[in-house]
Amino acid sequence: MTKPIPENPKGRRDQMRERVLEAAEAVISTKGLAGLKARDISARAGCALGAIYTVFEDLDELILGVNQRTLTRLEAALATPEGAHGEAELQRLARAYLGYARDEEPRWRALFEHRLPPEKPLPDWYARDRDRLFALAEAPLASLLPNEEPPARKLRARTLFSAVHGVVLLGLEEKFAPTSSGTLEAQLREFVATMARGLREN
Amino acid sequence: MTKPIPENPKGRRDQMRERVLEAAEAVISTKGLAGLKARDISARAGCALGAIYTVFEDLDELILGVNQRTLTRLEAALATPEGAHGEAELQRLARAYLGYARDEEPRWRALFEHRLPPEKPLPDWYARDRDRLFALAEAPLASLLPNEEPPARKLRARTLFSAVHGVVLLGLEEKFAPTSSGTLEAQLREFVATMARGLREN
DNA sequence: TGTACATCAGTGAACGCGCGTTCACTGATGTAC
DNA sequence: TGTACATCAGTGAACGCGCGTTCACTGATGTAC
Repeated sequence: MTKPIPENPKGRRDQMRERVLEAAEAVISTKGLAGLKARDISARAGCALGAIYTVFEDLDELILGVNQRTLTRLEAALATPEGAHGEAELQRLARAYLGYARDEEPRWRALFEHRLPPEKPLPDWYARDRDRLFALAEAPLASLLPNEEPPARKLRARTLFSAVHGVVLLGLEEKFAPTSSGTLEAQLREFVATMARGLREN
Repeated sequence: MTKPIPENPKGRRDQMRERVLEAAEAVISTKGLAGLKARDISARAGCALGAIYTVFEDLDELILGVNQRTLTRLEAALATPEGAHGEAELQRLARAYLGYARDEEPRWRALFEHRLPPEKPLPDWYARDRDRLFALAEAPLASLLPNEEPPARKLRARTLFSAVHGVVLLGLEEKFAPTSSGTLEAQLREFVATMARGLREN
């Protein structure tokens, strides 16, 4: 017969890299970033400990890879439907952000918990993906404030993102008494509504 | 002559505890929470490694002690002047929060970075101090929304605190290009102004 | 088709270090007589 | 005031473990003839 395995299936090396990446994702999803250990990764990936270092420089680079994928997924989860705009769209974005953070809490936290040692700068490809996330509120803001200049709008989108992030972050911190699950959503809705009102009455 | 050293100067044990606490604070201020090591603390405090464990259960308890003091200082830094109220006071609070976070960044970050192992619950005395911080916006909000019920106001104050925290947190993350120092303050001012407008037009 | 050789992805035992915590001991302080 | 003894805060060497990273090796794959 002919070749039983498709030839050059992305290259052996790329396959290995993929498996390691997926294993690391699984570990982070289960135990959080602080629980990520090289030995767990290799066990999950079904390879030797050393194999990790044939496809990634070190664990930091691997974590950046995982976080990049998280950024992509988060962006997909927040994708704006055709024609959506204005306050309703800001509400949907905020709600979807909370939803993703809840559903994928450890993976989402890893995005903000991971710190590179100061001698390694954040790679450009990573910074670009992250900034795209921060910019998601720009379009809906444009329909609320049509006369605002793009640079000012960029900054405003970033601020709004940060504020929503703060509400979600501290809101999820205590899954116990104070803020019950439903309340957090109400809190967020009320918060975005207030912001939108304040922006319209500008 | 009489006693050269004042008698029972808070008790030897308390003095030791104090020295360890201060040493830990100094280390956190310098190297951040992640850089806090038992050996550094004892070196700074001028005592043996084991002495730490005669006055604190373990490093987690020590960190809680440091964080409690940070909460107290932060609260002092945010103290509301007599008669202050309304939007101006919210502006002052937000500005002061940013100021403290900037001036004492590692110590401030430790407040949110530290996680207890899940089997140890957060002590009540700590939770109380932390909640007092979260509640600082209640009074100024009361003059903006005089008819709101206290429980709803409590929640709103917490949300507003979280939002400001988010703006400061992500704003300080990149001390480099995007958000220059001055811009962050402008961002925050504009943000609080928008919120206040939205609240008034309720 | 078969043989010899080169390459190199992948292996996993071992290295080396950092670090929280313990515990047998010591020496200063206090008490009893 | 002096002596013997008890207490206990404080000591620091040692324990024990976890963990990232390395590197001499192996065996599968590819190439040359």
